[in-house]
Amino acid sequence: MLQLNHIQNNKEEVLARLAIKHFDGTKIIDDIVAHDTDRKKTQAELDNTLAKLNGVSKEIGQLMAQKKSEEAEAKKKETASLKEDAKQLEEKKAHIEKVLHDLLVRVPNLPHTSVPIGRTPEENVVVREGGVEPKLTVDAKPHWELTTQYNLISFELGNKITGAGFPVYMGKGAKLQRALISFFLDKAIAAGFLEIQPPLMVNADSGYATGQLPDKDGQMYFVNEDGYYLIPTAEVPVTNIYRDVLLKEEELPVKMCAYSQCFRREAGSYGKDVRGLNRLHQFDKVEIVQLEHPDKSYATLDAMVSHVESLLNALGLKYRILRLCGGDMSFASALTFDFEVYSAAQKKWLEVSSVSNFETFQSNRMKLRYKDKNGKINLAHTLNGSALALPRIVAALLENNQTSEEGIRIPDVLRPYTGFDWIK
RNA sequence: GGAGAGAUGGCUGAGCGGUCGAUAGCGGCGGUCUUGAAAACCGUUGAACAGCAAUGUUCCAGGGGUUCGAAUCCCUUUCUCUCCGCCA
Repeated sequence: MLQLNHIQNNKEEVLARLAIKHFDGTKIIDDIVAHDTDRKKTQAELDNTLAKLNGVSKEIGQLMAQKKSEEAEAKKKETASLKEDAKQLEEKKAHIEKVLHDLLVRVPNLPHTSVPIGRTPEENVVVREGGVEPKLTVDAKPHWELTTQYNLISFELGNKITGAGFPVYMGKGAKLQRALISFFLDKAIAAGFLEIQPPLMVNADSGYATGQLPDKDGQMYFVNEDGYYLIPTAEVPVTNIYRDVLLKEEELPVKMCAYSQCFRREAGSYGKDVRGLNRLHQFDKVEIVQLEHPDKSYATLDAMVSHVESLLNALGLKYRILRLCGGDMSFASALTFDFEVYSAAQKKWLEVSSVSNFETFQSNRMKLRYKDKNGKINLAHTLNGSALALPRIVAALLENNQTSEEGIRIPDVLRPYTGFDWIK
């Protein structure tokens, strides 16, 4: 959520920046400014009315203490119209605030100045590439054939038990999942992140705080009975640990990591893009989250990118890092780097991580603040990134490490976790 | 699930219809003293909104009500604790 003062003072700049995200804010920003002005005016009127009311009440109290009950009774009559005024102003203010909030919550975050102009994923800018493309034999198979051949994952069983996009992992397939989760968590912990095991369902307040609501309402699974949402990412519960928290400056940065299952409805997708592990409704992910001082958040973003990069290097995957263009960025992000790994058998890039700085967009929604050395209270910056999402990593590992004779090779760094070197 | 008790500032804990945004202790910050530190002593110390400021308004778990006036009374929701029951 953008800060009202910033919108009021920098209207033209806000509109220009929103345009980079291909969001036409002309009408909504005007609306917001008008409502905010109205809000202030109404608040002032209400304050004045209440001040008068408080004054009279105090006088009555003093008169009572002096046993001048007749005068006190006379004063009581004065309050009637003031109370009526206050009530109406109260209602007016509540209404304006609700409208204002509903407007504000629909405006995306402003993109950072370094965000490339562009509308589609093709216009994202490649920052750098790493790793080596494997040389596969001509009979190399896509992962959805390998998972069947080696009995690692059953998409059919998941379909039977639940529906499409809910695979069943078995044997070495299941063990590989656990190995990757442990490996990613251990790396994050070694990098100073505190491990968190969060709830997998959150309430609406949490959804609003990190920006999934109202923007992504309908993309999340919703539990009617209790009004809970299944989390689309651990970012939501983990960041919300600090909702309504006032930190001391020296407590920053706060570094947390979490493994969780993630649930996404992703309605409307189809075709070979969603084949096999390419897109699922339930998947595993290790997420890293940081709360940071505004002066340091972009350096921290770089450090998080480096962390993710080190994971891909350790796994020996060919990857590239993209700076997302305005049109491809998420609602809440100010700057996002995506990581893609190259799937040699599918001959395509698969997104495996998204690392973002949200600046004050989330912290403003969730009142996450810190008190600086001078006692001034400021909003903290929030950042997060996948480190990493499992399914496409598994897809790339299976495809890129397959051999015709010996089976599928497990990367060295995972072997202590899997307990086996090959899938045969 | 049954019975009872409770929720107050960073923490502990008073206040139970009027001048209470709230006594006190601890903690924090500043100072005196000290070569330095501790102790002692003095001062200071919640948040939001509007305003250049003075100041005003709001907040004593959340929501609603009674009253001229609510931290204090009533209703309600949530949560916590104690005892009993059940349970991976």
